[in-house]
Amino acid sequence: MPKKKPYCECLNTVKPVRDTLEVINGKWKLSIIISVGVGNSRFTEIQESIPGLTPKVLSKELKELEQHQLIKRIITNDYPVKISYCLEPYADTLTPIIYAMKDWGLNHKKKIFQER
Amino acid sequence: MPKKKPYCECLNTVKPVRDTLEVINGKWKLSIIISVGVGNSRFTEIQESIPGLTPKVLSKELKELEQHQLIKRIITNDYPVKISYCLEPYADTLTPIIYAMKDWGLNHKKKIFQER
DNA sequence: TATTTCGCTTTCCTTTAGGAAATAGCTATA
DNA sequence: TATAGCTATTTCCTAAAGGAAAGCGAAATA
Repeated sequence: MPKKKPYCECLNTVKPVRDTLEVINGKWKLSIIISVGVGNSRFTEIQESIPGLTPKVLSKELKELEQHQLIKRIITNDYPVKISYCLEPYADTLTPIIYAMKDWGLNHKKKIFQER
Repeated sequence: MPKKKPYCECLNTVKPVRDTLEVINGKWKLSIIISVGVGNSRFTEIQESIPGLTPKVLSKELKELEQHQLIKRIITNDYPVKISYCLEPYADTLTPIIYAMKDWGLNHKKKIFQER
């Protein structure tokens, strides 16, 4: 008879969740995707739409989101050159996560409020 | 005619998403909830079920999850005293987020694999 | 011509997350 | 009695995230 109960396997769920977290981790990535998704396409627009977001952080996050093929950087070669950002189709696959998190956050606020 | 197009409002989504992130942020919290959810209830079991998780971090995260009423710490006063952890009912509300992230992670792996 | 705006980049700094290792108090087992 | 296991805690450290502020080149505006 074995002394120790072996732990329950959970890696089949833990691993993919962690893979996801590696892409959308941090304080800002989802917010940026949401902002671009609702129509903000210029650097300054995105920055202004998200309180507290500094240009340095926005610049860095946009690059990472580009690398993950979630956001596209578009340079129009007309005169004058303009830079804009839009969502890649792949970003749409994040919609269920974003909605689940939005719903949870709204419900959580309500819960916190009731407890006071 | 105004020169500047005003940015699009996105705070109605951005804010609750950020509220959610404040609760489940970091590398480990969701993994710990998953692990406890599948039946790991002892400190060491949880730790062993999640590769790379150190006792210090587990200890800290468990406290935070307790404060957010997602995990319950149970002390059995029998002899010998045992400590175990289980999910609070409130943790079940995270299920949609966890499944959405699991699905996304699995799909993302597939996508990355195809591209190589 | 001077000033402002845009889309960043750079520098500097602080805070936080997280890892490694040792340890402690208790119980269990040999 | 000695050793091992459980549930952490503590200390020390590094790396990464993130914030504040300045600046820069090109273009637009006054």
